[in-house]
Amino acid sequence: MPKVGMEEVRRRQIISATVRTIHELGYEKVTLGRVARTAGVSAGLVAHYFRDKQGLLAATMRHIADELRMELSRHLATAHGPRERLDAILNANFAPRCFAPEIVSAWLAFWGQAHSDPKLTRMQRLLRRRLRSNLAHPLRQLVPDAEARRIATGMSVFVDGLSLRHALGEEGLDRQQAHAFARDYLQCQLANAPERAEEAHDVQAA
Amino acid sequence: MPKVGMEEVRRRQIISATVRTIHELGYEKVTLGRVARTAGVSAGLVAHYFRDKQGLLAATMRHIADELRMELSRHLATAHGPRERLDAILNANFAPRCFAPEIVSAWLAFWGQAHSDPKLTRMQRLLRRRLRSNLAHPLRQLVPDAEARRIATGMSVFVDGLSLRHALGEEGLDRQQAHAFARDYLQCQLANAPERAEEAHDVQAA
Amino acid sequence: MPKVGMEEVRRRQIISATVRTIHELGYEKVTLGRVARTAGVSAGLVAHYFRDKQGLLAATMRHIADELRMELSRHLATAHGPRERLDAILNANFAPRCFAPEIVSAWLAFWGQAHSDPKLTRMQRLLRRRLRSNLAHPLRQLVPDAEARRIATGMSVFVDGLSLRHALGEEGLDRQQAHAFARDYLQCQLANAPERAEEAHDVQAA
Amino acid sequence: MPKVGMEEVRRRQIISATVRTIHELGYEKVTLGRVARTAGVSAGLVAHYFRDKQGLLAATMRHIADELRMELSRHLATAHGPRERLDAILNANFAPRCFAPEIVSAWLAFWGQAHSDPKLTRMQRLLRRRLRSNLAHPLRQLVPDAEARRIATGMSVFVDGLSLRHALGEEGLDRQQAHAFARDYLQCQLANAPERAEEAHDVQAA
DNA sequence: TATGAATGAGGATTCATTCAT
DNA sequence: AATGAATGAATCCTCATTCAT
Repeated sequence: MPKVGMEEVRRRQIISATVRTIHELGYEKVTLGRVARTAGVSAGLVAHYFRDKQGLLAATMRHIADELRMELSRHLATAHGPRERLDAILNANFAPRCFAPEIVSAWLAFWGQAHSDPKLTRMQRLLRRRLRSNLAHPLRQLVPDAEARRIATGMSVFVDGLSLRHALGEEGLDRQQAHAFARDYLQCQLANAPERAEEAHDVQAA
Repeated sequence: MPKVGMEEVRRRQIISATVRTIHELGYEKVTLGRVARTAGVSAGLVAHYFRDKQGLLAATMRHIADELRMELSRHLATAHGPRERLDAILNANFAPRCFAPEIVSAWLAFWGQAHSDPKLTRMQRLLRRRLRSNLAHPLRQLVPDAEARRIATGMSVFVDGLSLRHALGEEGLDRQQAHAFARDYLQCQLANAPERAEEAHDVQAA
Repeated sequence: MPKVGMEEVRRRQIISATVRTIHELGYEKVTLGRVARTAGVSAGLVAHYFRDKQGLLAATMRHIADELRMELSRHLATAHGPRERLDAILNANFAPRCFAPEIVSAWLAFWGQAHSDPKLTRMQRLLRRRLRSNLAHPLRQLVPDAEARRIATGMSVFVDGLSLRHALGEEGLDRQQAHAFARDYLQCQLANAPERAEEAHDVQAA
Repeated sequence: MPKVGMEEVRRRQIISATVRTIHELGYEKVTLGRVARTAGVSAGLVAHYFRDKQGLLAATMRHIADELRMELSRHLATAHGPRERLDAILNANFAPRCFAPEIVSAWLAFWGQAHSDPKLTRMQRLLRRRLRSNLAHPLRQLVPDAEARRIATGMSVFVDGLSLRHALGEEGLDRQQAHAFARDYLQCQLANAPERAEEAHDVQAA
């Protein structure tokens, strides 16, 4: 069976098995052996490709983070104007591939591990920053800067809250409902925020 | 030197050590031995009082849930009218004793374990329901039922999101700022919600 | 079975088993499991008392070093004059308890590990220094300082060489023969060395 | 690109890497993987050429034994008379190529393994015998047979002791100093030994 | 000739748990 | 009430080894 170029295939296989294992048994029950069995390979192979349990988990987190980033690019590609961009960001975060039960379970698990693992901490901080700044940018075209920052933070917190509840299997919070809640938050905040200051007016007036 | 009535003291001691251990090392690193050392007792004693690792963790979760409930009673005791009740609920959830870093770390940890442990699942579902119903009740006096339910859910999701971020040590989200975000959410939602329908008013007026 | 105060007993038991295991199977085959089985305890207990494989090995080396030191004290206690002291040192190093096959096997094993383990390196350097200085002291009363140092070094090297060969099971080098070789080395070196310079004689004569 | 005649090149490469690895990490840390990486080839290749870890180690030991033998031939080629032959033997044993730190480290490592591996035991016994007999032969021309045997054994033990200490990195025992110690041993023993029978009689008769 | 994929066994280590005192 | 001794299971990880290409 040893074919050349299996590495990428195996990595995918094993990472996918890891996500499934986290979802089904919970983070603490994730062992190299179980992941290997789920992936249909030997335990040694997992260590061979990821060196470490930590390495495996880090790679897994990186993978789902990458998926999110790619989804985001895809959605942003066709978005024009601030409102469309904001919607695109939400669409990406609540896309089936990113908001799937398995995936949010994994997020939850990784959140719980952030304290112990500095590498995880760093990755997560980065992701949060990126989401916030992605949101803040179009928001600044609609409302004053301070408001934009505040709303961006609130949005990203709310999105995580929705993920958390989804991961916990809350009834009445399936993907679409969660998405609606997020949209509503944005809508509500924009409705209550003061409009953007003068120059914007001038431009529009011109 | 077998002293009588040590049981309660010991339990408190050990639970407190558990919370600290979760906060400092993360859930997966919690072992009976470490908890025991932190509490200054022998490992055997922990088993003696809590039978089990699961038992210890369950008791710990029950403990912080109880603290929250007591805090809530205290705050609700002096609240009059729907707005005051809503504020009281938020005040309880963001009280220093309930929103402390150690405590939110523990919540996060328990969320992560909910999948594996049905007992935890049940306790958490109960807590969420209680918070939502606590919120829904006064809300119903201010806005139509459907809106009240929606806002209650959104609020409780948002509160969890804020806890999560606080546990992750997000800068710019200390206790007071988190509290402010939650208040703002409520404010914003109420401002945008339709008022409670007329007939109701009429009925009350009558 | 859990009696209080077993610690010392167990440590001895396990260390003795370690020495035997090294002798019978060689250093590389020493595993906690094998040592435990030989000692008649569980593998976990070994870890419990010595924390580590390294810890076990270090403790073992310390043990046999201590034995040597005690043997030396015993022999030196009744020795008067430089020649008697020199003989006492050799008698200690070739005493049945210190030059037993098991023990020299262990020495050989530890020599081989010195490179990898700084702690071992340090202990061994200390032991060598002590032997050399123990020898140099009485030698200085018999021959000039430079000679004394040289002979002390040569002796200690030769003793190690004899241990090495004994450990390798060389025929014609049992304990007594090895001892005789060492005595001969000393004798031969002293016979060929210049006597201690005159003034000393004068002083003593005076 | 299967080139012909690579075999010898590869074997040398790999054996050299093995010696270096033993020296740097210690015998127990020698793994096929590490040796392969040091040699700049794949792990599989090592197995291919040496079949086995044991095989690799045996080949390595054979290699350094061969080097010593060749060095010895070279030095003996130009030696005339017993004293010159004795010096030549020492010169060979302390030649830079044979007494290098890497090499003596390897000797030490192999000594430690002799117990476990009968093949190693046999090879080492052979080497010791050869050295002793090489020494005994010229010695017999200088001193009575019993003395010759004794001195030959003592010399070979002393040489090993010096190697051991050199491998342990003893300060004040570099190659030249070790060599001097060995020469001194020989000198000292010869000075104290009775002369060889026949002529000795004549001398005494005179 | 040479590689890289893959396995499986073995060993260190950690822990929950039990039990006698 | 409390301890400390002791076990055994579980898990991570490392490696020698084999095999297809």
